[in-house]
Formats: sequence, structure tokens, C-alpha cells
Amino acid sequence: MGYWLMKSEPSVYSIVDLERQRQTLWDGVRNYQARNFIKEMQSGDLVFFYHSNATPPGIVGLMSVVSSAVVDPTQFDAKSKYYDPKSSPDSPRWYAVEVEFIQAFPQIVSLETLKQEFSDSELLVIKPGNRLSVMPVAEIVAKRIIAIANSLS
DNA sequence: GCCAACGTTGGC
DNA sequence: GCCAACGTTGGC
Repeated sequence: MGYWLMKSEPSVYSIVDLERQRQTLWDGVRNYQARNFIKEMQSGDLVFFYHSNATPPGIVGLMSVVSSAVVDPTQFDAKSKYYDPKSSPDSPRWYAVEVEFIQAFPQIVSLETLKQEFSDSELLVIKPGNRLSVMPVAEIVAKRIIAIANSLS
């Protein structure tokens, strides 16, 4: 099973929104490196939900992948901000995953905490200047993050 | 709101 | 294929 981290600005879509909806299509990823990671995700993989541009920023919960490598429908929607006129249905450029809510952590595992616990080679999200919105998390690191989240409850 | 980091675009 | 200009991300 794989472990991942995905970012969202809570003012756009937060863990509370996911908890209410239970499930959502994580679309709108428009960065090739992030897209490549999206395509590697498998059903059942666990994904940390990270609030970016938040106070404080950090990991706020867990979700799981329920459908992998879904062709992102927003790329063909001329009214969407994610519309990509260079993409075509026979050769789609962008992918998404359907995710489902598992839990909201009782307390955020803040970026500050993550920086105290991990080095930036262990955990990409704490690397200064990192702008990837989708990234892998090593299993051993993922388990420690979950243990930290539980210890904060 | 600032700005550093970084990806993308487009002229050449 | 280079690289300057530009846009976006995201911490602070």
C-alpha cells in the first residue's frame, strides 16, 4: 500500500468539506510532476490531507484512494478554471483520483511539528520552496506521522 | 501583503 | 534549445 500527501487551501476545499461530503474527486492538478504521482496512486492507498496557505499550515487528516487514474473532466470544460484547450479526450493530459474521508485528526500536525520531527529528505513537504501539491510519503514516515497525530489527541 | 522559489511560456 | 518574462504557490 502506498502513502501520499496532497495539499489544498482550506479556503478552497478543507478537511471539513471532505468530512461532510465523505468522498470527492481530487481534480485540478496541473503540474506534470504532481500528475505523474497521481497516476501512480492505487485504490486503497492512504493520503494525508495537508492544509496549505493556512494558519497554521499542516496535516489535518487522512483519506484513502477509492478510484485511481480518473481522467480529470475539468480539462475539457471550457468554463472551468482548469480547462486545458491543448488536451483532448483521446489523449488526456490530466488525471485525478477519487478519495474518501477516513478521519480528521483531533489536532493538526503542523508544519512546525513536521519540521521538528523530520528532515526534508525524509518528508518532501517540509522542504523550503517545495510547491508540489501531490507527493509520496515513505511508509516509515507515514507511520510516524500517524503516531504523532494520535499522541496529540 | 510580501516575496522567494519554481514552473511555464514564447521570442529568438 | 536558451533564457527572460511572467504567473503561481505557499510560508511568513
